[in-house]
Amino acid sequence: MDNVIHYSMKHRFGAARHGARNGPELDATLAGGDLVADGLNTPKLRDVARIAGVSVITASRCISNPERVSEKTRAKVLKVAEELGYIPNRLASAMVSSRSMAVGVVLPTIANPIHSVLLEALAEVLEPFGYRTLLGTTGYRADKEYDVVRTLLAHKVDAIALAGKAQSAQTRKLLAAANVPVAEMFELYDDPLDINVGLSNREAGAALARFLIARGRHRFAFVLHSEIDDSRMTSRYDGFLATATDARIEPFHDSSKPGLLRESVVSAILSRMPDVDAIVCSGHQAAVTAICALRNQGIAVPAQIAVAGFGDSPASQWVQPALTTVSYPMSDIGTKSGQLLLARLRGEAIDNAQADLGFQIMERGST
Amino acid sequence: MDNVIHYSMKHRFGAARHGARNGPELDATLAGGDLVADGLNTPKLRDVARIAGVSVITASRCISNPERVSEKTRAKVLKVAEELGYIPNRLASAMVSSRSMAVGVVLPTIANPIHSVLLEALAEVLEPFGYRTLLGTTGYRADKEYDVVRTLLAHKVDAIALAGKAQSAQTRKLLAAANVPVAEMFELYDDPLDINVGLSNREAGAALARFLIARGRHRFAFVLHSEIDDSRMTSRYDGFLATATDARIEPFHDSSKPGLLRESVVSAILSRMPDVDAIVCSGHQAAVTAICALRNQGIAVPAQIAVAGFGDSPASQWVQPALTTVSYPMSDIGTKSGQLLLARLRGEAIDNAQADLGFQIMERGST
DNA sequence: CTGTTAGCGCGTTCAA
DNA sequence: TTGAACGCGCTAACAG
Repeated sequence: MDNVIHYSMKHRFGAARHGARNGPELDATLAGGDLVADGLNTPKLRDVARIAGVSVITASRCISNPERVSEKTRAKVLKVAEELGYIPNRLASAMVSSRSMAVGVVLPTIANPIHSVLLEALAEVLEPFGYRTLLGTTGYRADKEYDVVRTLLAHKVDAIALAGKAQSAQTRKLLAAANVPVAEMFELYDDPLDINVGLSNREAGAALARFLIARGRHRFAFVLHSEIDDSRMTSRYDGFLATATDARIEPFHDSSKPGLLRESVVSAILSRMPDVDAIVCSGHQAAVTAICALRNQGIAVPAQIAVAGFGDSPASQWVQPALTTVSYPMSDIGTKSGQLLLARLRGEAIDNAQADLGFQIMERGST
Repeated sequence: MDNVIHYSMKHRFGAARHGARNGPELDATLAGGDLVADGLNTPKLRDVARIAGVSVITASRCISNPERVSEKTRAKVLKVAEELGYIPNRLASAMVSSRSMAVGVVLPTIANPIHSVLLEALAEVLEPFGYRTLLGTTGYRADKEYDVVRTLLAHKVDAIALAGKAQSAQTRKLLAAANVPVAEMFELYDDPLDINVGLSNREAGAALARFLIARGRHRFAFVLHSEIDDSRMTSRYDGFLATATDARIEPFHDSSKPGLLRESVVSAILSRMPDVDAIVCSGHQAAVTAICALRNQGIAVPAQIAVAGFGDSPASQWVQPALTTVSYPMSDIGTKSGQLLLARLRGEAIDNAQADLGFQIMERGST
């Protein structure tokens, strides 16, 4: 148990402030020549144009197509825009140009470092081209997935990237009808909707089975997470099962917060399978917590029981012994997916919409 | 060193597919009575209205203000909308109503669990009220902060929540002019822009100093991160310094990837300060890696050197010995900030725009 | 190189 | 309870 010491300053009282939006209309007459924006309204392009003495469309071009305007007017317009603190309204430009310059990203959760790495890599590729990412999280639930995709489409995203596949038929239909490029990331599928970048979790499961068997293990407890609906998890298990045919494999289901592992599951393993010589966790953080739980029970890792997991993060090296894991190239997956989506968005041909980026087994102390 | 074993399946070749957007216009005549949407164009509200035999505005009301429409027409319109797979265009509705139903969230990074927890809590409060969160990350850089806020404003977010304060005067000016509710989260400030929910990192530093001194430590190495611009970090240091006046405190600067800690910094501490009896890290993950580094060098924690950090996560319990940290109520901060922002968005009065949610010292094995 | 016209899809503001 | 007109802010398409 943690020894907790609680601190809190007294509440400080701040003045209540109101953010009144949409004050009185800007006077639309051409009367005012002032360079200062109206206090309550953000300046529009027409204000910039009026003050700079050009038409609205010319002002627009100075910002979006600078090369199609004379250097002189461009300088003048940009100066006025700067002075007014003009910020283009992306909603308006998206409406008329049918390009929102936003890409929707659907993740189960961002609490898992695997997904945050994926998102950051994807965003890094897209941002230089002016695309923003719009995040939606599903909590591993297929019904929420539908809502999230729908909402993203309502915001007129130009493309959608999903970690995992679009699970429900409903969602797949939505995406097909939406007529936007789609990238399914992380796992490889036989029937991708469009772009598909990742690796075979089934192969990963098989590889880990071979790896452990080669090290003399043959009585496996395989921990799955029962409360999440994740095909990647079951693929790993299937691959493991299909490969370790001569070994004894027992599945155990955890139902704690996704990613972690209840200590009781470890107890269940030890009592139901006293001669277990390896624990394999479908989740990464679950494997880390398994090591801690075994340590707490005084069981030698890996001497008595080996532990391995899928997915890698710095935490693998924090536990003792360090965790052997199947490491996924999440950053590369994000980058590659972003590149393929950009190609689609530019209308370029793609000769290979599916890419296998493989995986690595990081052999560490726990095996 | 890790022993790495690399696997990759052969690339599988998928057919190239094109997502052609904006095909030929929907036939605007009233001729077609078909209930099936045109293959290439997403149905608009006017399509729903036409097929249901009502005006556009009535169709609109069936979706946004169901109670202002007769039950019969509502049922009819909703049925048609469902059949067509109609998805409202949020961009259009945002334009005309000046409410985008989106809240911008500015974080240094989502790789740090502290921030992902904050985001998830915030989103959970806002979503039931129809608000989406639009994420922007700054990488702890003030110049990027300005760009991110500007972009969010360009997307007409209805409110903005920032982890930390708006650092640059430029950004603060932008936010003040934007006339939207703003929440500065995590740290408490004397001059918040508007809503401010968090705790005093200065107090947290002071409390940790008192805590360690009470346990007999008095020669401190305080690790700061030199490549990030984070006032929370320096506040902790200031508070520590101001409290441990009788102790010896030496600052050490790390320049690795934010969050982690280079092993060389630990070596530097040991050589420059051989009698050090406690290492305090401004970052959470840095403290975890410090424990690992000391372990690798065969130094007893906490017997010889104690270690403590700011910010908590499951990883604190994964290292051995478990890490003593100052734990922040990030989830509560997100929840409270969301509630206050909702009040502002509804135009309700707020009698206390600043809230101190305190912190806890989690005493574990490392001290 | 610059301007005019038209309209993106929807909700507000009126009137019926 | 329903509808007509209008405009949100901006850019595509054409004209000058």
